[in-house]
Amino acid sequence: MPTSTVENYLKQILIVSLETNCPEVPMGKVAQGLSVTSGTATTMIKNLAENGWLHYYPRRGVRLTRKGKALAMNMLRRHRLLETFLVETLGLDWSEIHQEAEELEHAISEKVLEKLDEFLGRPRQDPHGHPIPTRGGVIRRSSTQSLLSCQAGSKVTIESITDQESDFLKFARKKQLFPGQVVSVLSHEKLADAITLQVGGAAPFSLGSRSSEKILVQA
Amino acid sequence: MPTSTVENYLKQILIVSLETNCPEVPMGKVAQGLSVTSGTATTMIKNLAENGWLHYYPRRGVRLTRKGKALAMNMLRRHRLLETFLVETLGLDWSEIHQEAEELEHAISEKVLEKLDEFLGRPRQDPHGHPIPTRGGVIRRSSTQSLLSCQAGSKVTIESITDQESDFLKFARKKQLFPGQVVSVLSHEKLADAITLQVGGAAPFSLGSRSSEKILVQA
DNA sequence: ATGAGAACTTTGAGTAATCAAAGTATATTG
DNA sequence: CAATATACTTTGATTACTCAAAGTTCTCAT
Repeated sequence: MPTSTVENYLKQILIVSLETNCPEVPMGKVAQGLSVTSGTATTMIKNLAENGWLHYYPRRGVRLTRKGKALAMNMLRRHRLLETFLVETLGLDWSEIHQEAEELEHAISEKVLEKLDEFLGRPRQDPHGHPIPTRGGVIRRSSTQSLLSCQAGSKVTIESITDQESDFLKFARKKQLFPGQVVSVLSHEKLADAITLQVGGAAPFSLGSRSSEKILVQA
Repeated sequence: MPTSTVENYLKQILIVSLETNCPEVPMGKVAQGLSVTSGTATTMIKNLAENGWLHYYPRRGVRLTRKGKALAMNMLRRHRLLETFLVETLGLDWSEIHQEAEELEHAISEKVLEKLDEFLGRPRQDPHGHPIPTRGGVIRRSSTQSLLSCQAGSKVTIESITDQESDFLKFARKKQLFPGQVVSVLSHEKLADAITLQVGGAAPFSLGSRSSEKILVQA
């Protein structure tokens, strides 16, 4: 049985490799994503490599093995199903669910997870719009387009919000930026680093590149 | 923040003190209940005492402080609400839920717990018939009568099953021994250590003292 | 009251995870 | 190419548990 620390390391590596579209993840990203010092990450990674969870290429990075990827996918499944449950069934706010699921995902058994999936009607995505891996570890590919890559005049549908920060999520909801919403890009000033949007009939407002990058969209 | 080990020790002490109706719990019961060696228990208990969770009387036993009892009650609340959820909402079998809840109880936050309680309609007891402590840590007193203390000819209602063993619970359900059921005591042979019962219209059967002790009843 | 056994405590050692700080390799840049 | 900065690794120590085995105290029966 892997410890929850092992589960966290593997999940983090998978998330980065999905985000960057590259299976090899540098040590820095691992340490940063888990909020541990780089030395701690090195020690732990060597350990994970010895146990067959991943390949370790010193001073280059890390790559999940088949076994490691399977466990990491399973963690993502747990996390996202739990987030869905917390919002859909218990009515928690989507800005609070990430931390809650982060704890519960290590405690829930495969059996309970399956019952939960069934109870929720086998949802395909979580409240942030992220795809939920199947039991077999298959996951829908996310959009590669963010609001940042949209031209002025275009009209796009929000697919997902790739930030778990409570404050950002609260802001996003207030501005009606959540999965499924249709957004008009009124202007995109590359030099000013600003995008002006309109959602529904609400007043237009602007986002910087840091924020608009976090919102994945489809044409 | 107490670790989940701390939570387990305190919960175990509370359970024993409720079972024995005595606030002072001997070290042996602590070690046994947690499946650790007696040396481990001693070390850990000294640690808990230093942190104000309990009073430690060397070679005599242990007694929860107000603070320790509050946390332990809260753990019992978590455990029993989770068990209720697993049976009522997800449809797990009552013989499997104890272990599941044992893990989840350390991962669920106060906020999620309250939402869960509300979702379940603020249940008063779990699927085994055990009372669920309130948020304030108040708990209904359990029956002091078990099937073992019943005389031949009496007719009693099952209040709870005080054993979490999967096999025993499966057996109990097959024999229709669960909370709320009415049982007729056909005979009680003290010397033979056997009680013969009838539940509803089913065929009578016998239980030894070990088993009948585990079934708490009301007249 | 004494000696055997039960119940408990102490001691020494191990595991999993962490950090701070010192050390090393690689990349960048003048 | 040398100097520096960045990214990574190593080392030594710490925390929170755990066990096995040796040591201590208490109880109770003869």
